[in-house]
Parts: sequence; C-alpha cells; structure tokens
Amino acid sequence: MKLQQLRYIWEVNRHDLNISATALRLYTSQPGISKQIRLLEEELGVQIFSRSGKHLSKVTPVGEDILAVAGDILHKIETIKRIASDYKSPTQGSLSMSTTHTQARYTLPDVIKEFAPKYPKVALSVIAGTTMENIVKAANGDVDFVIITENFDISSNLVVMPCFSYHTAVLVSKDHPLTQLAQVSALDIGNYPLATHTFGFGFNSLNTTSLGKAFKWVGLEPKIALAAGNADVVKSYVRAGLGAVGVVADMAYDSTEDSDLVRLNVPEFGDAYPLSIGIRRDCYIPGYMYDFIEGFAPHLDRNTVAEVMSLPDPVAQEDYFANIDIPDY
Amino acid sequence: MKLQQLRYIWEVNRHDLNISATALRLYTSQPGISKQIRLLEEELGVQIFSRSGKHLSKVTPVGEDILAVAGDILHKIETIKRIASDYKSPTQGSLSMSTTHTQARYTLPDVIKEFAPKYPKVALSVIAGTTMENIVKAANGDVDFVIITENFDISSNLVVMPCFSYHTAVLVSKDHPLTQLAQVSALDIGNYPLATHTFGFGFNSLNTTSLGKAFKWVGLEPKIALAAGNADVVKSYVRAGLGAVGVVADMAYDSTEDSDLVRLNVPEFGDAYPLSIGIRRDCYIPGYMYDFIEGFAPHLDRNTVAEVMSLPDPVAQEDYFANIDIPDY
DNA sequence: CCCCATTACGTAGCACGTAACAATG
DNA sequence: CATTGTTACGTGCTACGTAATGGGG
Repeated sequence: MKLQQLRYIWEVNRHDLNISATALRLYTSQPGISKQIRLLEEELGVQIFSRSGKHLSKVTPVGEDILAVAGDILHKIETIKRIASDYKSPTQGSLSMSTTHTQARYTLPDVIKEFAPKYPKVALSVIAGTTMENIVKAANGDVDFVIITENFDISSNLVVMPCFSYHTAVLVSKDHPLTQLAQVSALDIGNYPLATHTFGFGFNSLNTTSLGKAFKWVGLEPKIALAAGNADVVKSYVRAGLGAVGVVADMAYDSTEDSDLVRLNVPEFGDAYPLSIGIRRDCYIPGYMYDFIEGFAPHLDRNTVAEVMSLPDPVAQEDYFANIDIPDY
Repeated sequence: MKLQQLRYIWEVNRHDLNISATALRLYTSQPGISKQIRLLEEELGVQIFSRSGKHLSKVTPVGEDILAVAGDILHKIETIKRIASDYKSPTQGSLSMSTTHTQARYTLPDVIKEFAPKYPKVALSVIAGTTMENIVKAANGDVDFVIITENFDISSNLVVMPCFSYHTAVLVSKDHPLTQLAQVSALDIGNYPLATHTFGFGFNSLNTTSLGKAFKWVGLEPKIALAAGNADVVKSYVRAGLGAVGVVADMAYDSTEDSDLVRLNVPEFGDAYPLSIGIRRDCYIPGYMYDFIEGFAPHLDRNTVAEVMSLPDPVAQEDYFANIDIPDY
C-alpha cells in the first residue's frame, strides 16, 4: 500500500469518479492513476470502485469505508508536514479560513491589519461563503478554521469555540416614517419591505433564526424584499429610499460611515447571536494561528485554545465555555 | 514522504532508538533504515531524533509530535487492510485480546468453545496480564480489545462497555473455624491470613479496591499472606490448610470442582465489580469480533456495539450504559 | 463518434542490500 | 574492540509517461 494510491482513490472520488479529470488536476497521466488504483484493489483483494463498462460507476460499500480512513490518513500526512514546517520556521506557513461575508468585510480586516505585518510570510486567505459551505470546507480540511454565526451543533469533527456575541441592527433611511415613532416594534416593521442578508443557511433559514421567530411571534409573515448574502447590498437597498427596513449584523453598521442611516431599537430583535470559531478536531495549530485567533477573540488565548483542543471529549469541549462570559462585539 | 519512512521512525522509537535492532526485527538492513530516516528528516526539514555521536540519543520535541501522528497513520493503514480483509473473507482474520488471568481461565473458555468451531479460520489469541499492561496493549493497538475488571476511567482512547458484574467469593477449607460461625464478618476474617490475587493494579491496589475499603472500614489492616495474579494459586493456598482465607472473583469458584472449599457469605465483601470490555476508539470491528463480544456479553449485540462505537463522544459512550441493567455473571 | 478506462511498453528514479568506513563507549 | 550509525555503490523493482486498444453512451 502506497500513500499515492490512497491519494489517487481519494482524489478520484472527489472528482466524480473521473480518472481523466483527476489526472489533469494532479498533473499526471490517466494510466498511472488507473493502474495504481487497480494495484491497490488487487493488494487489498477488494474493489473500491465498481465499474460499469469503461466507467467507474460508483464507490462500493467497502470502498466507502476505505475512503473514509484514507481521508484521515492523508489529512494526518499533511499534519506531519505542518508540524515540521511550523517548527522549522514558526512565522511561515499558510492560514486559511472561511466565513460569512459580514465577518470577512467588517470584523476580520482589523484583525488582519494587526496580523499581516507581524507575520509577513504567512499566506493568509479568507473565503466568504454560506454557513453550510463554510462548515463543509472546515470539516474537509480545505480551510484551517471557520468563523461562523448561528449555533451549529452539527455533529461534525469541528471544535467550536465562541468568540463573541453580536446583535442585529435594524436600519432605515433618515427620512423613514419609522424614525418618527418613539418605540418601534416588529409589528411596525411588518408594514415595510424587509431587506436582510441570509443569516447562514439560505433564504428559508429565516424561519429558524431568532429573527424569523421574532416575526412569527408577532404573527407576521415578513415581506422579504431582498435576501442577499451581503450586508452592503442590504444597506444600499435601505439607502435607495424605497421604504425598506434593513436588518444586518451590528458589526456591519458603522455609525460614522453609515451616518445617513438610522439604527432603530426593536426589542423583539434584541437577541444576541453567538459568533464562533470552528476548528477541525485533529488539526495541528501553528503558533501564528493561535495568534490570529487571539487577535480575533482575546479570551481565546493560546492556553485556552490548546486546552480545549486537547480535551478528548466533544461535550467537554462544548461545556468548557458554558460558564464563561462571552463578550459582546 | 513514504509510509515506510513513518514505519521506520515508529519502529526505531519502539526499539529504544536502536536502528540495528530495528533492522533485525524488520528483516531489513541498517543502512536502509538509516537512510530513509535521514531522507524523511531532510524532506521535513527537522530532526526527528537527536544524535550524539553515532547514537540516536533521544527524540526531539518535534519528533514526539510527528511520531504521535505517524502512529495514528500506521494504525489506520492497518485498519484499511482489516476492512478489506474482513469484506473479502468475513470468517477469516485474527482476534486478540488481553485480560486478567481469572477471565482467561474461567469465563473465556466457554466463549471460545462456542466461537472457535464457528470461525476455524480466525486466529485467536488471549493474553493474560495485569490490568495496567492490558490497558496499554489495547490503547497501543497491540490487541483488538481488553477485558478488564475494576472501573478504569483512564482518559485513554478506549471505548468501555460493561459486560456483567461479578462478586468476590470468600473461600476457606472445609475444616476452617470460620465455617462454624452463623455469620462471618470482615472482622472475623482479619484474624486469619488472607490470600487473594492482585485485583488489577498490583499489590498496593488493595487499598483502592472496595475489597480494601471493606477492610479499612472495619478498621483492619489485612494480613496478606499471599498476593498472586492467579486465582488457582489462591485456592491451592486455601487448600493447604494453613487457615488462610481466600478471596477470588466468584467466577473462579466452581461449586463442583471446588467442592472441597466452602464459600462464606461476608456482607462487607458483597460489592459488585463491573467487568468491562475496552476497544480502541478508532478500531475497525470485523463481523466475527462482534460475534465474540456477543458471545461473551449477550447484551452487547452487534447493533449495540456498533452504535456505541459510532458515537463521536466518549461521554455519550459512557453514558450509554448508565441506564442499562448490567447482568450478573 | 467522442469519451474514458485499460493494456502494452520503455525508461528513469529510487529503495534496498552489500561492503567499507567512522566514531563512540 | 565491540557496537552502532553513516557513506559508497551496484542492482532490481516499480512508478510513471507515451502510445495504442477497446467499450459505452
């Protein structure tokens, strides 16, 4: 059994069982991959892929099991490289995260501004995507960690550490009728088109967020005017003067930059949302990564993170923060 | 990076950093191993072993980290082979366990008598050792699972499933003065030499077992006459007619075979001890292994074991059995 | 008829073994 | 001086690339 053989079956599986496409991506030849896969299957005495004619049609049941373990192995191989690289040159390496647009746009730049000059040799990449995509990326090891809003109790291999809480900001234009009210309720908002970004799981998730619940609670079906993955679009829409009410995460509201907007206080929307960081359980954490995390969430210092990561028990990891105050943004 | 390189550093570490000895054991040449290790170190850019002169003197800090991951990888490689082998020929393979002498001698033979004819092609091996040794073997993956008395909440990578409870049997010879008493207490026993096997952690562990506590409770320092790892020796000692009181696990007392001994009822020694099976968390379980486990502990059927093993959370795994009645032996 | 996996075959690289060397206790 | 790790060197294996073959949709 060779590592490359494991790499090949893993990649072929990732590329829709298309050996040719895999070969292109790996800059190698089709016959090479084909042969190595057959050799592996021969050595193990089982078929990993079932062939129909000249196609790999699907993964056999054994293949599923084998692929799962192979994935672990390949990830651990990368881990070894990282360990060595981190020890050799602690200020060098790569750091990738996936997160929502809001964090990428509003909270992360400040952290990066501190981080980047300190670690000029660390290749930093921030990927903005939906919560679902982000979680999958982190779980697959495509990124080092994920910063994510909403509680996700997905039974995955991610260690979740809360960074801070944030609230929603309800925004209207300066001349909006709602600015005349002494106290705005969700009921009042229901009379206007609502512009919000999709909190995580896409459009329908509105029903499951506490924002959605707040609407339900006052017996309203919100008239969504705009649901974008992007707080800036929401704000533009509010600015457009169509009477829209915008709901964004409060970090997306800057009192000076957005001085043409008015932030309303709506008690029903007062819920705090936890913003958390999720790291693959068996991930190796280089020094600069600790530093980045601490820069983002000061209470997640190196010792804390290391301690939580070393807890063998997911529930203990979760409980660790149960009695710790999570700061507001 | 090659798998063999990982195997080499792993084995060299296991063989006290002696490359020559390792080469002998692996049926290969010293220079081969030496070179591959250097190649790996070169590729990673770090030293895994520190050299003093012509010796590998110790493992570097990075080396420790790397070795840990390498061990995982090698174990998973074996797992892949097992998966394939099990799928290819489900009735073939190997099954090894480590346990105490008492289980090996008294409870396991019945299970094996059922199992062996059913799976003639499974190489079965039972290793008797102290509890400590057994746990280490299972955690290292040297054996497939461990059957162990005493509660061990060692934070290891073992999934623990209770099989049944047993009690201690207090044995004396037929002509022993204690047989004249209507009711025997621990206090009475304190007057005689005590013969017992070491429950698990060696001689001193008597203080931590509930057996030891029972003595403490009645204010006695037991006069141990014999502490052996072997219930048969205890019984011989009791038979020797020196007035010794023997304490063994009740499965070691056979009312017909040991009809020359009298079992006393001593309330203070009435505690139930759980007997559990411990399986490495990331272990692959072939069909015949499920079968063996079920033969040993009928309530641990295939579905139950599979379900518990698939729980990602050690605490959940432990709690699984909290509300389930564990049968007596 | 295009796409894709497999077979055939040649080559370059590398893992491994033997032998010689060096250094340590 | 015995033990152990490293260097030197030759060889056999094999992974990989190119070219040709063969099924399917």
